[in-house]
Amino acid sequence: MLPRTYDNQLCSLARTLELIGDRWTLLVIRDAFLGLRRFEDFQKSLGVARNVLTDRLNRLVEQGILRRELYQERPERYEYRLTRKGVELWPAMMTMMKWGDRYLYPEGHPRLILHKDCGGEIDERLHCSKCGAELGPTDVYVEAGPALASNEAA
Amino acid sequence: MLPRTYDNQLCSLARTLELIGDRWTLLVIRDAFLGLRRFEDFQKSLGVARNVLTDRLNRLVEQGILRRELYQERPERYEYRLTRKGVELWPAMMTMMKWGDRYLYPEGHPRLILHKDCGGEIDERLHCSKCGAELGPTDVYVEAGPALASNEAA
DNA sequence: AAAGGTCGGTTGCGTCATGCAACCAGCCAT
DNA sequence: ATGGCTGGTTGCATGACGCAACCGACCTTT
Repeated sequence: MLPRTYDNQLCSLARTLELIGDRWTLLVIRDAFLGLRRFEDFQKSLGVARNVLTDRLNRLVEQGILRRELYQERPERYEYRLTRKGVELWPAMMTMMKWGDRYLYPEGHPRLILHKDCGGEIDERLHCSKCGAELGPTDVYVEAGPALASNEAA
Repeated sequence: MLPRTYDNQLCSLARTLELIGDRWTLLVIRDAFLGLRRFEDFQKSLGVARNVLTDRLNRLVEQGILRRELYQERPERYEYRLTRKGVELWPAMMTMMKWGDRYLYPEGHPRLILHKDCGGEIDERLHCSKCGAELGPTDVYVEAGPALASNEAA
């Protein structure tokens, strides 16, 4: 689906969606933020078809959102890590996630994003609801929320 | 594509993407924020296939992101307006747009989002870059930026 | 040295969402 | 009654996707 280009749309949103606006891409990026790096890890986590995953990882590398890094020679094995450009997608991803928390899981969020310094939960404008600090990807840790707790997932 | 549900993903991001994570949906919402309300307007603006547009509008209404409002009887004509739930997507949309501004149009943004009170441009955390105020959808107006100016688009 | 396991894919096939264009129904103006 | 506007629906062809099998390079085990 990605080949779609919104030619007539001179719009940053449309062009951003050309890169990450498909079924899987943003979930790959989410997993990258959760620390996944290898093909098999992404595949198991998402259950995505392997050919599609190959395609998405390659596109993300082409776009400079992920980079391949050699972690083993013979056989050559690469892992996929977020570039700065990729890390900068964190606010967009978080904001969507917080919207989902509010409107799709009002009774209890699947994941809690907590401020390392004070343990406060992140709010919808990505500030700490406890101390008010503006938060970025390195300021938080992730914990299973009420909705996930029963599943005992990783 | 929307029927895709990420069953094994207990995640607000995945669930949000089930609703708005397809080729067109978020662009429909963008157009709604730009003031479009009618079927034909969306269709012309996006160039999307009419059956797909029908499908997307219906889904958005089902999800409570848009609502149909009668604006004319005989023949019955409805327009599509954002609900509160829909309006709350503004930060997510804006954040993606600002990412695109930065990484895809570094030389000049297609659209400028400006603070009504002081004319300052919105920054990547959705504050006014001039006066620092936290901005929401009703605090701003949209202007063609450098990249759009030459096209003289609406 | 043979067998099996791991990792990171590629290939082939069938299906379903999509793009496209034609058509239609209700109503209005002339 | 003819044509136009709005808001769709229908039918067909394409192509992105899901799925499962296969593959190559290497390692470990027996």
